[in-house]
Amino acid sequence: MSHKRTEISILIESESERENVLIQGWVRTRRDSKDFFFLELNDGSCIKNLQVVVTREISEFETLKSIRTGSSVSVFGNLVASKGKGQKWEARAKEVELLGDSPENYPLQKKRHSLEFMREISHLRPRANMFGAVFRIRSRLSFAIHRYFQENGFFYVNSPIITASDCEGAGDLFKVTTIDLHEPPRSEDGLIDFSQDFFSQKTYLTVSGQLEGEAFATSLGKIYTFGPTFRAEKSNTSRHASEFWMVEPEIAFCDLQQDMDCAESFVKWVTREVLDTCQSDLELFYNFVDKRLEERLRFVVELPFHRVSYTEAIEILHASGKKWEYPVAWGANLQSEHERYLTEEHFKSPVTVYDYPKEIKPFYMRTNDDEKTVAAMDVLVPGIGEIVGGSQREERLDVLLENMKHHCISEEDYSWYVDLRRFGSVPHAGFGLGFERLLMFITGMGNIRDVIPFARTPGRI
RNA sequence: UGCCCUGUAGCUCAGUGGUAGAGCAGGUGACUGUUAAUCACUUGGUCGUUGGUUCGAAUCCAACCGGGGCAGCCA
Repeated sequence: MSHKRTEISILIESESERENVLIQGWVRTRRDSKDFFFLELNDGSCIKNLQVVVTREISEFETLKSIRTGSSVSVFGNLVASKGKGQKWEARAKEVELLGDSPENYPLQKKRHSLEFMREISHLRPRANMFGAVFRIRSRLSFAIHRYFQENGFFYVNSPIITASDCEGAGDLFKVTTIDLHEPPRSEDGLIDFSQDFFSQKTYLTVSGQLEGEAFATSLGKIYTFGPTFRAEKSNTSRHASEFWMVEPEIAFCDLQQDMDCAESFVKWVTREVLDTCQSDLELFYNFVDKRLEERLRFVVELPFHRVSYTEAIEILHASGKKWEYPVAWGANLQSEHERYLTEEHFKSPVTVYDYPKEIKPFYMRTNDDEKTVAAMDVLVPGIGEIVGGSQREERLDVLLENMKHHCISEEDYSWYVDLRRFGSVPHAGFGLGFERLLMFITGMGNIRDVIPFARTPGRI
């Protein structure tokens, strides 16, 4: 067969009947009659299946009995108006070839499976409707992120994945080494001698591209990074993964207000883009995952996010009359239960909380005039909690050095970062957005492991 | 890391002290258009592992292993 296959996404949308088309895909289900059978074919190009009618007239009819759910097939035939109800088009097969058989123990049956079971077959689950939809949307969302930034004057920077910074203030790191773990070189004091390691020092997988992003924002103006990020915390929750993707824009000549504006317009724009381009995939989530998802996405796109200062948020939590597992007190971190109350019950919308206490935030955040708070902000969304964390960065050399001393961060190790304040320092700001958390929010999927192709979590790879 | 739940057929699950069951999938047959097709018949199990209690354990106990939920840490 020298024909090129036509994707089902194209055939489904066809304006007219078509002769001699080649359709290749995987069988979702088969329905038998005496002299013919129906195949429901999916090729991954869209969530919809194409119904194929195979009649006894075609050669090989008897041998095609072994076509089952999961089999891969090649069908050559005509696209015609369907005689049955439920679909506009169907393919009438002239030739059918079984490419790959699928024995009876094919794990993906034509029924609902638990998400837990699907995680155990992560190599096959993209063939299931829900996961096909998740990963097509994931692709569109990635593209939307690039479009948003590219069309708004940002440059894409590839920050390094291997780094030497061991305390960027964002959790535990995975070590990168070529040292023989059974017989490591040791220095005189008996400790492992990392000067003999590959990079002549300790190195790690990145937990954030922010610091490198700042170097490029203070030269190219507006940049974003979008890449894999690694955290070695043993977090066992539905919204943490050891390897995930993070979007980190960094903007020169920018204060916290503009930073919050950017985060909000970004979340709104990419959400609208997915709404506009992934309608049929989204319908699966509206129907089977979260009945109120569509309403919530429209709401996010159309209405402004609420903005409250940390201090106001504490007052709201005090005034709620709720009993908290963790006490609400100015100066303490907002706990999950507090964030959920703000976004899910009090405001019932995304909320941007800003101006956090200085003591609970990292060294690089800009100290406000009150000396007690920093210009930090978090965007909280219903169902997930924190989706964006950002800040205006401390651009004043003396204040930054003082903060570093306070946080016990060696000036020597970060001399290049401090240089950005020594030479032509400018106010700048940025944020980090968890890509998978945004994808969870948009699809309504409740577990981060179900929106990552092959999820890595503590104790499981 | 802490607390809690869970493990029975390829999948979803019932069986809570007397020796293993259903639906779907698979197989065989029926049906001229089905839509998770339907109908009839049918194959299929070291009940997570190891040890213990008992005349007898899927069921009770212990340890271990796997899975999940919530919390902390964060994106």
